[in-house]
Amino acid sequence: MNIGSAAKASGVSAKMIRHYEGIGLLPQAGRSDTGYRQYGEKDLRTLQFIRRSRDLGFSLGEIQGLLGLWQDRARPSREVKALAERHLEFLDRKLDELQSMKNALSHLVSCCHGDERPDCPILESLSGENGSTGLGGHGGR
Amino acid sequence: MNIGSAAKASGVSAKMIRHYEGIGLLPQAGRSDTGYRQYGEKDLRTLQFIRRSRDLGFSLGEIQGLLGLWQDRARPSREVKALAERHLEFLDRKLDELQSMKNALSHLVSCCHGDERPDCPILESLSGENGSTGLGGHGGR
DNA sequence: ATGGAGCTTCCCATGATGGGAAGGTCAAGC
DNA sequence: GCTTGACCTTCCCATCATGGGAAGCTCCAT
Repeated sequence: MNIGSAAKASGVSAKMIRHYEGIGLLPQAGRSDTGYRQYGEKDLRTLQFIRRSRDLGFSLGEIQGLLGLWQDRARPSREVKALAERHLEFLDRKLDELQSMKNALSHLVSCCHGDERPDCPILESLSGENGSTGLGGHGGR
Repeated sequence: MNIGSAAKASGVSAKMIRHYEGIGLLPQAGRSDTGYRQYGEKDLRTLQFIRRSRDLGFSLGEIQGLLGLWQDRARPSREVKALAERHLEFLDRKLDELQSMKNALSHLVSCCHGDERPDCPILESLSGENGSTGLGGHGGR
C-alpha cells in the first residue's frame, strides 16, 4: 500500500505521515524497489492510533509516550492513566482560559449598541477607560 | 522611555514590541541619538490596547483592525461589534472542540483502573477496539 | 509511447512567542 | 577616567503541527 492509500485509510495526510517518520514518531517505512514507501495493516493501525490521539488533543510528544505504552504489553495502566490525566489538566486550563475570554468579550459585545455611532464600550474597555469588564490587569499568557 | 520600561509598563515584552513594529502593527518608534527606541504616553496606551486585545484572544490581524477602528473617530460601532462577534464565534468553536476532547478523554480516564495491570480502556479506544467512547470517525481539527 | 496521477526530496510559510549571540550604550561607583 | 553591569541594537534560529509548492521520477491505462 502506497502512502496515498495509507493516508486515506488512516485520516492522516501523506505530508504528515512523512513528517512523523522524519521526527521518529513512526519507524522508517519499508520501500518498494523504486523507493515508494510501503504500508501494511500494522502501519495502518499505528496511523489510526495517532490520528485518534490527535483528535483528543495529545501533542506529538505525548503520542510518542502513548505509542510506547501501547507497544509495551507489560505496561502498568497506571502510567497510561497518568499521561491522560496530565493532558486532561491541560485541557481544563485551556478551557478556563477560553471561557474567561468568552465571558469578558461577550459582556462587552452585549454592551455595544452596534450602530452607526462611534462610541463603543468594546474599544473603551480595550483602551483602559474601563469601568469593570472582568478584564483583569496583567496576566495573559 | 526606553523599550524595557515600555515593556514593563504595558505588559508586552520588548521582544514583541520590536516584532509588532516589524510587521507594521505599530508605527516605527522614534529613536534616540544612539538608536534606542523611544516611547511616550501615547505609545504606552497603544501597547496596552494591544495587550488587552491579546488577553481576549484576538489575533494580531484582528488587532490591526481594532487599532484602525480605535484611531478612526468616525467609526461605526457596528464594525467593532461585528469584529468582536466574529471572534466570539471563533472562541465558541474552540470551546466546543476542547470540550468534546475533554468529555471523551475524561470518560476514558474514569474507565481506566490505573494500577499495575496492563489492560487499559484508554489504549483500547485509541487502537480502535472501541466500544463507544464518543470518539467519532474522521473529523479532527 | 504518452499523459496524468502519484510518489520522492527539499525548501519555505504559517502565528505568536522566545532564546541567544555579537556588539554598541548608558549610568553608577571607584 | 575607567570599569562594570544592565540595557539596547540587529540577526538568526527554535518552537508546534501543518500545508504549499517545485523539480524530478514512477506507475498504469490508453
